[in-house]
Amino acid sequence: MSADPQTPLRADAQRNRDQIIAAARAIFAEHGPEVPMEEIARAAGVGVGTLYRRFPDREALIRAVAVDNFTRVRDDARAASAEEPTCWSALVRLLYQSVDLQLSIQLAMLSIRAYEILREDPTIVALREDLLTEVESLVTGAQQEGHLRTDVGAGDVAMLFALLLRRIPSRKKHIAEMSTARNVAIMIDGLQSHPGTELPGHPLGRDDIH
Amino acid sequence: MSADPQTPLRADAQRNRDQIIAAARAIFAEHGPEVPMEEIARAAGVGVGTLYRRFPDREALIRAVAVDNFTRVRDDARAASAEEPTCWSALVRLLYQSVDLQLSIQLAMLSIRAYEILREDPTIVALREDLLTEVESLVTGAQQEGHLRTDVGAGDVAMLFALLLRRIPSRKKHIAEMSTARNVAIMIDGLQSHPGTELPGHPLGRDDIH
DNA sequence: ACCGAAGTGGAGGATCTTCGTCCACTAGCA
DNA sequence: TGCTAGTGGACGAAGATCCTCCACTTCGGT
Repeated sequence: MSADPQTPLRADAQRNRDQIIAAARAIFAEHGPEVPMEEIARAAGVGVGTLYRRFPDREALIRAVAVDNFTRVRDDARAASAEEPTCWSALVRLLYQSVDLQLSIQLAMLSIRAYEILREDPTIVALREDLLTEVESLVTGAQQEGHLRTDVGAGDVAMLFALLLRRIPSRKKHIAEMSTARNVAIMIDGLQSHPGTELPGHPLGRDDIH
Repeated sequence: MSADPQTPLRADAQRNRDQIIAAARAIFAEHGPEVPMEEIARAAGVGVGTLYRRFPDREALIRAVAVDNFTRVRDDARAASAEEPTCWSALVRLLYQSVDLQLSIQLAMLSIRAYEILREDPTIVALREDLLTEVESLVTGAQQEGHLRTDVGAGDVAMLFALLLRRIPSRKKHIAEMSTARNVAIMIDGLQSHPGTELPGHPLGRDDIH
């Protein structure tokens, strides 16, 4: 993820570092970037000391996670773009691979704190540009294909998914997950020029949402 | 809102109480039910002392706000149901009157803390039931009319709006608001059997979302 | 106009949360 | 085997938030 600055990390240290980023990714995605450092450390299976040794403060951690994640999503977007037959299907595929996407959006748009931190960092700004360009070309392409309604922009798509992908805190995990999948499907129907996405799961009734 | 328990409040006290609830409603809707009490007091133009005199603790305030708000939404739903020609249009109208709705949903579903508090209170449970019944009958009705896709339930509708109506923190207020309106419209198209809602505002591009 | 009770604001002590350091201990690597 | 990078988590500092308390103000009945 980053070139070795001087001495390459010792094997176990590298492993821990990766675990920290992975844990932070998961937790940031679910609870936003302000969760206590100790919680992240616990989730990563390390002590706080280790976390602070690797990332001198929260900002550094957020930056590292952002770089990791933007890169990941940008690559997903490029892969989808290259492999799918149409822009529309690439867009749909990207939106369904939504967990990573969600974190990017959360970091970039939903948290003012994170946004302030990231806007300064040239690496991240560049990644962000790449990503937006990619999405914009998918959106435009899908519109030219006649699949995507023409009265929306890349910003609308981003906003929608930023909101939709937020997890709902729920005791029943599978309900929450199914609900997200259904929401995305409905959303896609709303974006499509002509609807036709079949919904996964079953219609949620009043008993499902407690 | 509540019958006079013993001595009716003095005029100025009643006014302050109303201001507190109004302020709490606005702030809870925007930032969730965990905001500092002092902030609520400031927004209501009173001191913390006054707030605590009226509502012995945060729970009491949340309960009062919830009663106020559930009642409001239930009445909106009934009014829409009675006045609109179809269940579908009643549903759409209700969804556009979304600010109140959002708070109800936020309190009922998005905050575990609030949910725990409210589930105990019989008044609120009853209100909640009324409201769900109302929404369910709109959903079923709209489906029978052929306007609403039949593979969704009232729970789906609730979930969708719970997510969509969250405000995005943004420097540019009007962008955030327009975005919400657009999202709701797209959403409605996704729910509709056949799309056709015109979107407000203009397509959001990359520059709009900073 | 007066007065007692009801109401008010906000300073401040208690409590809880989170931060980030420090150091005795452990485990890779040569 | 020894040297050093790496580790974990207890701990004091810093800050946030809670809620009480009381000197002062305002309302409203007479």
